[in-house]
Amino acid sequence: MDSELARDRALDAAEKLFYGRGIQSVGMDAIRSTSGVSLKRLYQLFPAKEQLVEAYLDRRDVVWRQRLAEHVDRHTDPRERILSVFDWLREWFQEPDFRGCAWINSYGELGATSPRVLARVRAHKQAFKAYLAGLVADAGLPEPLGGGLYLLAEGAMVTAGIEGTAEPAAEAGRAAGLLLEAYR
Amino acid sequence: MDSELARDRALDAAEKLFYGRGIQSVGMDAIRSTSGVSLKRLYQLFPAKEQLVEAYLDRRDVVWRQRLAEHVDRHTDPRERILSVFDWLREWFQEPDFRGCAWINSYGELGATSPRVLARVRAHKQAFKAYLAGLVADAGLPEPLGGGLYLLAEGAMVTAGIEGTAEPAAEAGRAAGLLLEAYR
DNA sequence: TACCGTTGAGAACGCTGGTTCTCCCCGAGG
DNA sequence: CCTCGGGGAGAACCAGCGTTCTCAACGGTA
Repeated sequence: MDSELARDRALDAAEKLFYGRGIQSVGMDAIRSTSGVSLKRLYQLFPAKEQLVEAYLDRRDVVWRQRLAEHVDRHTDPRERILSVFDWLREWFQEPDFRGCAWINSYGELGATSPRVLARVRAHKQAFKAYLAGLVADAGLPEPLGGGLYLLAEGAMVTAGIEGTAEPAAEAGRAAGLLLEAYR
Repeated sequence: MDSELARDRALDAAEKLFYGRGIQSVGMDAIRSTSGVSLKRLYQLFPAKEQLVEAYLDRRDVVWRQRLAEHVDRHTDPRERILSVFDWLREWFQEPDFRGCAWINSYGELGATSPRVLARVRAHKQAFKAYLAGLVADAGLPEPLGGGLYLLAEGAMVTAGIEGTAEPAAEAGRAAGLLLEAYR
């Protein structure tokens, strides 16, 4: 198995386990047995657990934002593009192993103790907020709308995780529609 | 020191440390040295760490909702009562050791591994949502508004924690005002 | 075939932390 | 004054886990 593949397998396992059970409650041994990558290899690829955590967050950030953008790009009408964000959230929330937002969860676990994780959480949320702001600007709508949409989306992620239902996406979408009207 | 006082001291320490640093990264020894309550006493009062965690969440839940209600009760106009929730959030976010919502953070840390913690998180959020629903009903406004306000508040809590600013409260308040108009 | 670097399996190490135990002090009651 | 039960300080115990090490197998090369 070459290094590239081993790295992918390790990150796949890290994502599944860290996201599903939390970071601190997953040991490197669990990463090994799930990934099939030996401890020695793991420590060659990631000199410490924290670096595996960072790589997990980094890769998930890229994939997550790409999936969102792909969904939004299926729409051309600027207003629809904005609302499609909430459709995509619903799809995400409905995935069988959905357990809330990985970054919000990581913040809860490590925000106070790991500056590097905190920085990644902030960067991810910043990027998401900027993306929404872009959609709002493309629609020729006033800037403050972006902030409201962002808060609705964050609230929906948190609530869907805690309650274990996808319903908050629809609720947030309805509220977002009203905000759109209000700002028009 | 009688049992009542020892219990209060222990819970004070637990709240300060669990909230400030996360639950898993605080050991019982830190609770002991911060509270001044001996380990033996601690284990008499709370047979295991998890029960201290639960007691911490329970007490904080009561205090948190009471403080919110007291602030809201300074207003009589039903519409102002709703919006005052977001004022209170701003006050809370501005407290020097604010570090996000204790329940959202606990969910991120233990939601996947501790059913008892998860139940408390759900109960707390349920209660907050019901409180907002009550304010909405008192104002004679339609029920779905409550859900939107709730999501805005949750988004504000998360974002204020991650970004370390109180600004999200004002943003959520503005959006809430627009929702109120929209639903009127 | 002999050599050598790499790898995997898993033991070993060291530390942390939850929980329990030991030992000593002290104050109440006889 | 003696006894005794409760409490405090902190050592001890034990399990988990991040990290490193040992050792044997293996594949490529002359």
